[in-house]
Amino acid sequence: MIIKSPIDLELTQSSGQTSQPPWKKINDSYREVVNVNDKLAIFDVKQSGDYLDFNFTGDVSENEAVSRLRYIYDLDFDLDEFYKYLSNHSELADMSDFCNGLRLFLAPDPFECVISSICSANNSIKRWTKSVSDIKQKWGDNYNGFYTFPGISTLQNVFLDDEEEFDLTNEEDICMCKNNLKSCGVGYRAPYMRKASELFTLEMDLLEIPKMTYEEALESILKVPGVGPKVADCILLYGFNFKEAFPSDVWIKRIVSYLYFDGKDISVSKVREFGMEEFGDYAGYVQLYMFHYARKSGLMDKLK
DNA sequence: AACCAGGACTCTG
DNA sequence: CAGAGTCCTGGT
Repeated sequence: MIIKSPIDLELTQSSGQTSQPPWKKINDSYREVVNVNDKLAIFDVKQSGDYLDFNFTGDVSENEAVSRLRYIYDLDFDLDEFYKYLSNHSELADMSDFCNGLRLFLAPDPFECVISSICSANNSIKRWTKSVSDIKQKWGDNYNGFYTFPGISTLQNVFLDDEEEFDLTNEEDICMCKNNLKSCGVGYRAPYMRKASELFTLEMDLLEIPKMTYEEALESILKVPGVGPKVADCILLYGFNFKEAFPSDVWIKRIVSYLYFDGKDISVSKVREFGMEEFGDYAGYVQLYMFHYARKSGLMDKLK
C-alpha cells in the first residue's frame, strides 16, 4: 500500500542515525524484522515517487503495522512546515535543497538504540553499523532470515572477549572463540555494553523514559556506562523521539561555529545550549539536516 | 610503519 | 571545574 507522506527513503536510510543499522536492501526495497506489539513482522518499504510503498508479513493487523511504520519513519512530522522554517532563516535556507525528504529513523527497540549508540561513540558509521549487525547475528533470534536485536538478559550474560570465553567454556583453541563482544569489533566499549545491560535489569526501566520530560530523561540516560552528553542526546532523539535534543559533537560544533559565530571556536557544550535555545522543538531535525547538508554541500571538507 | 579520527572516562592540578 | 591522557580499530 502507498503511505502518503513525503520522504526520501534512501537518504533517511543512509543518514547514519544511531537508532539502528540501515535495513537490508533487496532490489529497491528495504526490509527488516520489526517487533509490533510483541509480535514479529517483516516490514518491506520502497520508494514510490515521493511516498512509501509498504508491505508486511506476520501475524499483525494492518492498523498496527502501519502505525508502527509511521512511528519509525516519523511520517507524521510536517516536513513542509519545517522547510518553511528553514527558508525563513538565512543560515539554514540552503539545507532543504540538499536534504529534501530526510526524516528521523526512529528506533523500534530502545535497548538496541542504547547499545548501538554506545557503540557509535568515538567510532565511524561504517564500523558501528557492522558491530551492531554482528551482535544481532550472534545473539538475536533468526526470524525468516532476519535477526532481531538480542534481549537485555541475553547481552548481560555475553562474554566480553576471547580470553573470557576461553576460560569459561571447554573450547580447546582460543582462536575458535568468536562468541564474544570484542569479536564484533566494539573494542573497549564491550564492558560498557554489558554493564549497561546489567543496569537495565537491575535499576533502570527504559519503558519509563518516554513518560519523562527531556531533562529528566537526559539525567537518567547519562547514568548509563559509556554514555556521555553527545550519545545521550542521540539516544533521546533517535531512540525516544525527543525532538528538542541537539546532539553536539566536533562536526556540529564546526558547522554551527561557521554558520553562526564567524568561525570562532566554541565549546561543544555551548553549541548544544545554543542549538536548543535557538531551534526549540526543531533542534533535532536541524542537527540532522546540518550534518547532511555539510556532508553533501562540501562544507565538511572545507571545515576539516 | 607511524599516526590520526572519533567521545567517554579517569586522573590530575 | 578545566585540561590531558587513554581506550580500540580501521583508515591513511
